Amino acid sequence: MNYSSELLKGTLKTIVLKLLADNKKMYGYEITQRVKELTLDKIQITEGALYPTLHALEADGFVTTETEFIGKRVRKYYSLSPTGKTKTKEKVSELADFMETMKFLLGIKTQTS
Amino acid sequence: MNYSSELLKGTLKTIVLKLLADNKKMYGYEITQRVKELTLDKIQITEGALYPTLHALEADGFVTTETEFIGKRVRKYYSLSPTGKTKTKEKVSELADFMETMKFLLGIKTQTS
DNA sequence: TCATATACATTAGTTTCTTATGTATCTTTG
DNA sequence: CAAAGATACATAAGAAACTAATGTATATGA
Repeated sequence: MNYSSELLKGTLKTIVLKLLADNKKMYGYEITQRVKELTLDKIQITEGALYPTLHALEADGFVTTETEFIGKRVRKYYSLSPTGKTKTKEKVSELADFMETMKFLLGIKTQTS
Repeated sequence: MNYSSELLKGTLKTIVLKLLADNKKMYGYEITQRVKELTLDKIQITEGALYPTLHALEADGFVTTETEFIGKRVRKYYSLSPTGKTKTKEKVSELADFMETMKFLLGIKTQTS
């Protein structure tokens, strides 16, 4: 099972920022694999969605990049900037709040984890 | 405060279906007001989003309509069809599952490098 | 009476995806 | 050792699902 695609819309940026907050630096492909693992294949980030998002985060100054070579193959690492860290907290708490509102609206019982 | 607009994307259909499941029949404008009330203005459904959604639900056979006149002004009530009721349960539980996954994903804490 | 609320609807434009394609390197396996 | 699959970047065309604006019309309260 994986979710109908429209649900993911709007959450991708938040997911990426949060992963970077937890891991200091990650590269694009790693992010797709990490999300796949962590969600047991329920959420699969496509490259066509991820790379433009990473570029946008960089353009907005929320992440910085450094390039590394693994043999002859390039790998581009992304790290949060100070404003990126602030932005992450904002986005995560906004999403948390939104989910609480949705749970209330839909009468959903929260799982006790 | 209200949420950045991209968060709502993909949840509107589910919200509408759930309200109809709880209220037997509702009309469009009533739905926008109910959501506004229930969420303390945090979620405001625009008419440009709602009406096309209602029309799509009708075209898919998930809702039926009946028109009523209040004075000279028309009011179009929407009710769930049997398949609409099934669809509602599916959409609500999918969203609930998705939110649990997101909660886990955003609460994770891996070791820092 | 006139601004605001109620109630429907459509359209142009934007954002944010998906799907497809492209390039190149590295690794595993029959 | 060739070929398939995995790793790793990227872009582009098109679709989906909104927002914001606009339109029409009736009802109501200050």
